[in-house]
Amino acid sequence: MDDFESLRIFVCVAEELSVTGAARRLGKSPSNVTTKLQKLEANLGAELLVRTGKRISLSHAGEAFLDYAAKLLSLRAESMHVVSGGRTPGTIRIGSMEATAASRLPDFLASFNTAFPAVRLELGTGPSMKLMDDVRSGRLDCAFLAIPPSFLDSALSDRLEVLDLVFQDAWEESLVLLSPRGIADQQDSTVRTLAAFPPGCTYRRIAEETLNIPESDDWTIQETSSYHVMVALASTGRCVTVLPESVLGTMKIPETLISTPLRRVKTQVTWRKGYGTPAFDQFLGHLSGTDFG
Amino acid sequence: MDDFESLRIFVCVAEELSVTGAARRLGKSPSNVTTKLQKLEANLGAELLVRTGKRISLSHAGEAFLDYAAKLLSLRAESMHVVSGGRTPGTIRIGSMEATAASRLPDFLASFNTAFPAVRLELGTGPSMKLMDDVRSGRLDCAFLAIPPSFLDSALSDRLEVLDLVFQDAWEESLVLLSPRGIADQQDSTVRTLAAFPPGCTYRRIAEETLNIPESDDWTIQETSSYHVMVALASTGRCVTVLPESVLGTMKIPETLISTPLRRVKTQVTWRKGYGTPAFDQFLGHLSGTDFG
DNA sequence: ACTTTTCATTTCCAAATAGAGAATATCATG
DNA sequence: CATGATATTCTCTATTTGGAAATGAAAAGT
Repeated sequence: MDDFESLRIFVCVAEELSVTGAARRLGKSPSNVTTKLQKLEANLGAELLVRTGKRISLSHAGEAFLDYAAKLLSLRAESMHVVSGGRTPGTIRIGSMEATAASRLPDFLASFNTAFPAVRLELGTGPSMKLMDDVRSGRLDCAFLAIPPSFLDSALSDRLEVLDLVFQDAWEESLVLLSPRGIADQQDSTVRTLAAFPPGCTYRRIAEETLNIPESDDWTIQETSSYHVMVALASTGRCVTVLPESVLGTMKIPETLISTPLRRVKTQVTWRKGYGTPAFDQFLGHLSGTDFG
Repeated sequence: MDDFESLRIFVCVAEELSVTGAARRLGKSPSNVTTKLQKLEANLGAELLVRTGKRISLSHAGEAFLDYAAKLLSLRAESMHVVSGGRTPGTIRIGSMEATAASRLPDFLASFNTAFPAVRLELGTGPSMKLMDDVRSGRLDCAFLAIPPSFLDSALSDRLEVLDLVFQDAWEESLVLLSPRGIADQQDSTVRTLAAFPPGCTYRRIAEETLNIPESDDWTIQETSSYHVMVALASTGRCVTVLPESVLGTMKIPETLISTPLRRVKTQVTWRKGYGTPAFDQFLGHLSGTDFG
């Protein structure tokens, strides 16, 4: 492998799965892209791409190398950003729970962006546990997540120190139970289905604990992929669901549904101990200076 | 920053603190080195080196960038090694306790090296806790260390799972107390000085626990930097010391010293979960196939 | 079945870049 | 003050890069 340009080209081709597409996106001629790819493969002594006719796809080695290439590129960008003291544009890769991305982040990120237009923001969502993992491994720079209260009681509060992660309280969410009208008393409800995100979601976990779902086996869980689906399912009257009040505020809720407060849960930001690029410091500063009511 | 060649040059210059020296080591002309450095600095928009007269030293930014450069280079080497399926030469960065490096590793590494001459080995020593940290952060690929038994009893056995590290038993060391002759009973010894490595060393910790040093404050600890010094100090009759029997076997011990068994301690190898380059797989295989009696 | 379009690759040429050597400037040292 | 060591600048050549057009080959359209 020779230079970073080749890596950028390869990553681009791998994303587009097209030489011409990548060439267009990079403002280069296709011939250039082809040649660079060939040289890269020659230097690595391995086929990165499988050419079947005129379509291309990633080989096994290509998949593996794509990981490395992405890591190398982001590490280089970070190094340039840090060394230049922030003059070079920085990127912040943010992870967040679905709920946070839906309710709190849009405004906040917009405000941060106007304050620091030079900083590029990348946002992805996932369950809290995966977020923590992604921050630890460096795939994310920071994440907004919630630690299940049951974890905090247990020995995990101890464990968190050992993760090399720093946690900082951001704000509190008020978790509410959304149920079809006429079922005020949750425990006695005849509805025994919970619509929730896949396992790993902290709010789902809290919902399960509060409703004693693990112990009683007459509950079924309907897994969904978005809050809109969750509300839609609840609207049918066949299930209840749990979500933060702030998310509720961003949606139109049918009259047939009523919400009852469940409990409050802290949202925290986490990042690797010692991680501090100029861009990220600005981000944290902006976060502290923002009031989330 | 442009290509990896510039990084290699910069790292080399930073190590030699000399342009001509680096040029010689890299088989390049000094002019080439100078030009590359200047271009690198121009691209980064920061001074990496401080030129005071004809001597050069690293600037603050240079120090920071050196870290990144080293990381980028080793990541590139790893990617090439992995992608080529092991045909490209691989490197294994091994960390180990002082004791292991002195007794078990020389033979083992030699035997591994003859079996797999293509794999480059790097070895550094440090206290167990630092080793764990270095493996986690990727500065090391694996480490030979000992977990204090008191940790295993406590909640830490739990914690270890969460570190994303894999642990594997390698062998057991027999820890012995080395004391001046005539002080068979350790507890009643008039000698109240322990020669040991700085804090962080597991064997020191075990020694402290066994001798009840934390509780009784009439002990003093003499910190040393090598087993030879430890034995030399004990030879004077003024202190006792604790070390593995296997280390003892590599040294000439004066007649005035006697050793009494203390306890057995497991040595473990650890590496990041999911880390597996061809070279490292061979290393682990060779380790499993070796008998350490 | 034949043409057209789309795409990757190859060829060719001009421009940029890298790299060695000689010359220069600058600082230590005897 | 001269000498030797060292970084840098300059200059010239070999190599590499990268785009335009040509080629070939596979889908898509008729």
